[in-house]
Amino acid sequence: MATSTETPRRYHHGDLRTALLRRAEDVLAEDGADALSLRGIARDVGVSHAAPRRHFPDKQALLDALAEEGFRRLGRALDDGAAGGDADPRPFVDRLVALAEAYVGFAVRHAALLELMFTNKYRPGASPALVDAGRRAFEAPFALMAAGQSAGDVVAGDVERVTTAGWAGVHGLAAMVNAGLVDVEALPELLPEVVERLVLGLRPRA
Amino acid sequence: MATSTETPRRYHHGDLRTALLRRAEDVLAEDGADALSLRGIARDVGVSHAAPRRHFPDKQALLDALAEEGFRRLGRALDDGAAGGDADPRPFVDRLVALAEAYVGFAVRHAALLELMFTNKYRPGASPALVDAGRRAFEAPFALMAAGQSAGDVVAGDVERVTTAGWAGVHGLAAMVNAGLVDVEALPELLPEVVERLVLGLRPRA
DNA sequence: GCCACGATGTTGTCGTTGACAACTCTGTTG
DNA sequence: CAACAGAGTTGTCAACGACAACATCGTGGC
Repeated sequence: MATSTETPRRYHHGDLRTALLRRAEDVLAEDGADALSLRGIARDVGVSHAAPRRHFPDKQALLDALAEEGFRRLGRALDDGAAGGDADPRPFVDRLVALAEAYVGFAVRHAALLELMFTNKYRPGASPALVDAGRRAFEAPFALMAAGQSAGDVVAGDVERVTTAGWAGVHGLAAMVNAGLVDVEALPELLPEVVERLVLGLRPRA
Repeated sequence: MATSTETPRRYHHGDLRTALLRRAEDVLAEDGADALSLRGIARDVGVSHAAPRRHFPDKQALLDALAEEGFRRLGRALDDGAAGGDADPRPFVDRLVALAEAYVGFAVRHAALLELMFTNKYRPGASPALVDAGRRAFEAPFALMAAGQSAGDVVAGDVERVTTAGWAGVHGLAAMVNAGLVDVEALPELLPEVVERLVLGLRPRA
């Protein structure tokens, strides 16, 4: 498995760092974080057990790199879900549903990765790059909520607090799915309901 | 650390299983799940490295036992938060706030344990006892939501679905706190807001 | 042209861990 | 009081992460 394109084994791999990350991500997705060993992915990639050390000083560094890449991809997924940004013509609810779908979809497709992302981002001593990637990933939800406030769809107040209060439902749904508390099959029905009730709750008092 | 009450070392420990669980829980709370090793807790408890095997066939069995005990305690915490059950005289919102506080409080006090609980409960092949403990733990939220429906505070419909949609916000808030996305300091202000908006969202259409 | 040096991989080793086997201690039961 | 079963012990193995010392490659300065 994951035998790299069988170039006849040059001494220098060419792009070992990337190959390691790719294989690590596969292992993560297939067998979970506990099954991820540096020696294992080194074997899979066809390289000696100490080779990864040149690219990742320790295992944590590789996990951080995985998490950082994950946040960048999550950010792109959310940006795509947000589509046109403030110019998006759809009504607020639909835009939030799209964003929530993007988020929960990512969570379902990359369950183990998402867990790793969150357990490593705010670990004391996380690299600035990782923390920054995590911050950027969530720009779309904040922007959408701010737009919702401007348009009068969302109660006024500190954007950070309102977004957090609102996003908790989406994050919670994703977490519950990944924990097995919610069946993936139920999502198409449940997600719009969660978002709808969320929007009702966020509406300014009439 | 955790030198058991210095009985002069009998050959038979007396209640090794309990001692191991206690020490394991301390390690979990202090240093996280990754720092938890069977040999380590055996050392701490003053017993040989293979002794735990008599009580837990493998590491997973100990983790399962920890999770199961955690669910029982979470269940008690939620039951306490729900107080009088259907006879509780407080208005629906206040009862839900109390329940949410109990949940988030547990999550904050036992962050690592809660994570372990969720990552182990629905793992394929989890013991029936563990799954059952997990199910029982959440009886109070379901009961409260059902009561809310009877009283007309909550929109009608499948209790399971409505509860899930509603509880997602609470679970998400807890998850965000444990992930570091939300500062614990902000909770006293944020939690009632989340619950309030949740209740607004769950109200039957007027 | 070439060679010296730095980047990249390799082999070898250490301490720790989880799992397992074989042995020993102990107190209860018949 | 002897046998037995439950509870703990020592010993061992393979895998892992970390580290050190060594090997190989390719590129830039001369």
